[in-house]
Amino acid sequence: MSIENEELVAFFKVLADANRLKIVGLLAQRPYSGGELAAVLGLKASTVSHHLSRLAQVGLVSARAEGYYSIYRLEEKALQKTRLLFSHTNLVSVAAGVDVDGYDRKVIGDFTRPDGSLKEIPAQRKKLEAILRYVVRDFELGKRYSEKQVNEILSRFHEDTASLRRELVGAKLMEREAGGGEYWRI
Amino acid sequence: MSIENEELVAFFKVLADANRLKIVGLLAQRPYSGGELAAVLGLKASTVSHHLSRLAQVGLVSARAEGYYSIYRLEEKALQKTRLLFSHTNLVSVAAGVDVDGYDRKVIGDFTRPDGSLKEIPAQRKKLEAILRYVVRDFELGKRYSEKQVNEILSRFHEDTASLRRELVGAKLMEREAGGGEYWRI
DNA sequence: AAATCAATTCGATACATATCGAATTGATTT
DNA sequence: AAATCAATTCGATATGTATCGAATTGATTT
Repeated sequence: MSIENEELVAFFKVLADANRLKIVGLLAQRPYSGGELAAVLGLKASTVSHHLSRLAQVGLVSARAEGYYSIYRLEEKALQKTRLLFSHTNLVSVAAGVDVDGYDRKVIGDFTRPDGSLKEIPAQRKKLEAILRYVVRDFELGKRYSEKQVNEILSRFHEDTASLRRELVGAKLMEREAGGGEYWRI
Repeated sequence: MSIENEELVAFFKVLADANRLKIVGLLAQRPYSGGELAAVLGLKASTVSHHLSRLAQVGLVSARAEGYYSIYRLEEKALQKTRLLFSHTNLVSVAAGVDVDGYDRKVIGDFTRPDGSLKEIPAQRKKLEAILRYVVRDFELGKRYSEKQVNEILSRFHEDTASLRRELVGAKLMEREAGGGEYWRI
């Protein structure tokens, strides 16, 4: 579905050259032989051959043999594919292979000891939130905890359980019953 | 009007990198700080800064200062410009600055002596046509010539005036009066 | 004022590639 | 069969740039 990431990079790499763009522009008007393109662009035949080869690799141009000439033409099919290149869904899919939890993992690595406990509670908002997401994983979803139970679990991470508890609620990762006693994970 | 050639090359150059594409994909979902992007992509901050700078150069992303963070976001305006990137008229305009007569000039250089006369008459069709376009320029548009006058002009280029005359008519660069005598340039 | 933090800049390095000339290939013409 | 021609391939060179670490900048916090 849509266009593979590597394929997309290759596509842009091919277009990211002034002379190849000119070739595309010329072929948009009529087919050309390699020699004609070389003369028109002021390049050597070997250079043009290289460019045409790269354009062909991504399917932008195709060649037809005619005598000892090669006549190149633009591939309309490849151009149609470009219509949706910059649509939102396609852009999002570009980031699909990315490890989106990398930031949390880095922060967790910085602030935890080998046994998983916290060296300290981060003062910075973003880092604190990453740590809170880390801590909250020890609470089961759908289960209710008394304040005492909450503190016991939090004490595995840091002695300042009151702060952790308050921040977890503030960050909307846990919720507290209106009346008083019980907590649960959101 | 439309998009300048150099600007277009710069645009593709910027997109022609896997990590920059990923950044675009991530920013398509929400704004990120440089540090977050570095962590998510597994790159150093300096590298990400470099990429963001290049993306900003072509207007694809913009930065907003927040504390000592820089929050980057995708520029929707730049994305809209891409809608017509691959339209026929835009592609043709890419070749606008190109010297389309380069081929003729090359052939003419190959087949003429310093005084402008022909070393020989090309046997190959394409080259012959280029030479004929060169020769026919010595005839005025709208003026009628007798066969004798035609031969006199052609003799400046080559002794085989009969061949040149016949080819000029065959290539539809000149026309001959049905009855017989006179020629004119088309 | 000093320490901290993210971002940026700078210099160095490693890798990719545009371009050319020379040699080769495949086809056509003589 | 030999000569000619366009195209392609190959090797070398020069340029561009992605990446990193170190140093610097600008802002915030202590």
